[in-house]
Amino acid sequence: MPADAPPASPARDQVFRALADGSRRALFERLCREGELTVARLTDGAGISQPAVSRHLAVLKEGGLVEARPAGRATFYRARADRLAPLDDWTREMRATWHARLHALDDVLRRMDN
Amino acid sequence: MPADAPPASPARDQVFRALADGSRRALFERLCREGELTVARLTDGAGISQPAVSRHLAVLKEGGLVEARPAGRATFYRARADRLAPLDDWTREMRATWHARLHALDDVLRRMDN
DNA sequence: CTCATTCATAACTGCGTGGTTATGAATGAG
DNA sequence: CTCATTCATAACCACGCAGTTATGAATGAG
Repeated sequence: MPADAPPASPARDQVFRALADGSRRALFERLCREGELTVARLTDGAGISQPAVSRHLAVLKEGGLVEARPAGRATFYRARADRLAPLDDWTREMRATWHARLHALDDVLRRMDN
Repeated sequence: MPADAPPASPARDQVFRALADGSRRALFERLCREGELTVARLTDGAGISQPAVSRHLAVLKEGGLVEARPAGRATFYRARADRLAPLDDWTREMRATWHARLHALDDVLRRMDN
């Protein structure tokens, strides 16, 4: 019998969704590499407008992947790479069940009768 | 100086995109747990129409996360959980640079002058 | 006080995409 | 041979979303 399916947590959904976009991943990468950066600084490197950057950062923040630190008229953003855990957990679980299945007996039996 | 940004491989893009959708992840999960399944079988469990399932499987296949094995009028799909590697690689790299940054001296200096 | 800078939000646009139904090709069953 | 099943594809629709420009609030500089 197959194990229960995982609850499909909304937290995981948000993380996957946040990282689905390349521009968002690029922003996250820069924050991981260069530490805290203001929106203006991030906008310089990215090839998109400042409002686009702001909205991407908002999505990342909703996913918990980024934190904002307002300082005067500037706002510094920093990455929270530790919040990538849901992603790791999911892949680990997928690989685990998949690998278990590869060695399972009934899988062999299932293959035998096409 | 910051390390070079990764090349943003299209392969990684496809994997992230494929897993961005919840229905797609659910299909992949079932294939990991239950092994090879036909489209009809997959359609039963999912809450969506058969064409929708077929197209999701096509996206997963483009990302290399799934393989098709035609058998008569049926087509069996199986997961390739090992193809989740690009995802792991990326998260590992992000965490690595992020963690390195947390311990870097100039990060501390940067924080000192807001 | 005045002006420039920084950022977020609103309003809009175009496109990608996830869903549907309809259809047809391929194939096994009877 | 005929009919049912399985699947993929086409055509269509609605919505979400990534991008833009415009705008305004907040704040530091002079």
